[in-house]
Amino acid sequence: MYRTHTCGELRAAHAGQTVTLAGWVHNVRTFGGVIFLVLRDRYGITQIVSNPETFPDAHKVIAEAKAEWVLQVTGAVKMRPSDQFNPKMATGEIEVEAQTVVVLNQSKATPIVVSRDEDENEDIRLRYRYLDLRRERMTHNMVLRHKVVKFMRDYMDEHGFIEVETPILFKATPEGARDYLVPSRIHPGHFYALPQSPQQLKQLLMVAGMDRYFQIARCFRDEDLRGDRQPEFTQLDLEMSFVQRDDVLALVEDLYTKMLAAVTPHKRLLASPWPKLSYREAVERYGTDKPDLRFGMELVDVSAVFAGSGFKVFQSALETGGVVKCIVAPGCAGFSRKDVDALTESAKGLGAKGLATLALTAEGLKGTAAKFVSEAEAEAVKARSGAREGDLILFAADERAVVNKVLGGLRVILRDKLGLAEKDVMAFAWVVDFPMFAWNEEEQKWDAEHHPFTMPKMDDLPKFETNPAEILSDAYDMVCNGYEMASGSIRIHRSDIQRKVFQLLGLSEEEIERKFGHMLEAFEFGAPPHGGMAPGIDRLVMLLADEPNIREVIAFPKNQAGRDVMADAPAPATEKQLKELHIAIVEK
RNA sequence: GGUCCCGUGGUGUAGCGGCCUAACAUGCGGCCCUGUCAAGGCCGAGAUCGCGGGUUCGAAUCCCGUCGGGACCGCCA
Repeated sequence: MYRTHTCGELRAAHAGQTVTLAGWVHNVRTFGGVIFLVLRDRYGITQIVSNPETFPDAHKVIAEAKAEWVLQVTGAVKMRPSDQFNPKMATGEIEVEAQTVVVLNQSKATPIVVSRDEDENEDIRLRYRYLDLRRERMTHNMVLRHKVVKFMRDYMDEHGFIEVETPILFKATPEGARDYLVPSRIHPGHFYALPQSPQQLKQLLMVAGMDRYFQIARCFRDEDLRGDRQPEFTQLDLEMSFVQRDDVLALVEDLYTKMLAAVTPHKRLLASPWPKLSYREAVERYGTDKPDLRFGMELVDVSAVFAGSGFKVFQSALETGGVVKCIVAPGCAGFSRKDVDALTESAKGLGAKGLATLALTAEGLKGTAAKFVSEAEAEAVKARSGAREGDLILFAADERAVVNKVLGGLRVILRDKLGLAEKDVMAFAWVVDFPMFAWNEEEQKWDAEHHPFTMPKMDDLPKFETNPAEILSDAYDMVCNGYEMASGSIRIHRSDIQRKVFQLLGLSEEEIERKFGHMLEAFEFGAPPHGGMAPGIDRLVMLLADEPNIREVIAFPKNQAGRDVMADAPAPATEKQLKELHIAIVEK
């Protein structure tokens, strides 16, 4: 071993001991004579002190050392003078007097300064990610992530789950996200697909009688990236046999509740037990199926108030079967023209034709809708919405779905603008009773809202023939602070129902056999009732670490264009590789 | 596929038509300094302003294109 202790563990109690540390030079402060050098490793930082008179050989080496050199330092742990304790350092009561110093490696001047958390362009951080990761913030994130995963593994083990690995090279799934394909050398023109999730495999493990399965599973989806979306990400994938919806929810709720207390005790749950909303309720009250419940500002339906309105915008929306809804921005009656214009632009970006506002000022009604709204209508809106003087009411009038989306989006924008959400509150909640199918206007066909293996509500089975849009499913999402954190369902375990779903999705008999024959066949060999869930780990750690995007909690993430800027991937393949894979590149 | 924002020494910013022979901070190099801890002081090196084209007497600054980065919409069962 190169060391007896880490740079984070020496305390007053170690005073008098001779120790050896190894780590990186965090910074150096020279005083002509005495030199202070701070040594860093994953565990922390420790001050090394060197004096030319006491240990001249060590001093010579220390005097040469630059930032990020790797040193091995042996010396005595000494108490600092009591008026020189550094309360900002965990090791701030002691220092190590360098007696022997070995340079294990030197370092060029680094493109980013490791000892400081400066907010560089992310590009440069990613290019030198191994330096970025040396920083305390990133080290902390990696450790936190490890603790989260460790807690999950332990919890699952204690509750009878076994971790089973499933293939990364598997088969393309026709629905859902775009697949990453891997060409087969042995089978020309044939491709494996990387799993979007181990969905089929974990269900087959249930058929196999594994009863309780989990996996810290990497998932791959070839779609455009976002701050909370990477092409590869990690899920706690889990599946259970002989359970109903609430059994799964209860287990995961318990896991997360205990994990939060163990890993990030400074975070508070908004409510326990977690609120449970139906999909419909979530969308109508918050305008989204992943509501941020840390604050109110719920959507209020005021269609009835404006049934006879002279305001053309409202009138025409209502006449064509639409709705008028509003949200109340507290204390925002004084918003400037510029503020309101910005909100209007946002609303248009979300699909609105415009935005009607009503400011409740001491001088009466103001805002774009003021001259079209009667006193009685304003009073009725106030009564329904709880708006008071000083508030700004934002109206959207359109098709129901558009209105919900627009106001839901504005609700989040106002949250950030007004600072309405506390960062240490974790507003976990369940969204349940999702529709089974959604009509795909573009392709004129039904899509599975969750995935095609989701169990429809048994009571809704007759609607397959009459009204598929009304079929609800036993699918559920875990949401937190405006993010979708997990998604799951009770699965179909009967091949007849599975077949019905595939048929409704427009798959031909031939396609069903070719793409899902193995699943249907498995269900004919005694598949148990089962269900599960797949909580996302990246987003969870992002929230727990107070980070603005998931790249900050992934060691080596891709940038927005899906590139690894450190290794420069993806990269062209060689002629030889392409030939072996039977692939020809076609220039556009 | 679309919308918006950004691109100036190693890093982060300022400059936004002539005062720029490009400023400041930090980092880097040298010197001084024996108790600092974002140490301090002095000196120094370091950018033809992402790239290409255009407008202009004159472009870091305006316009067009392009490349790179970010946020968002579409997409993400």
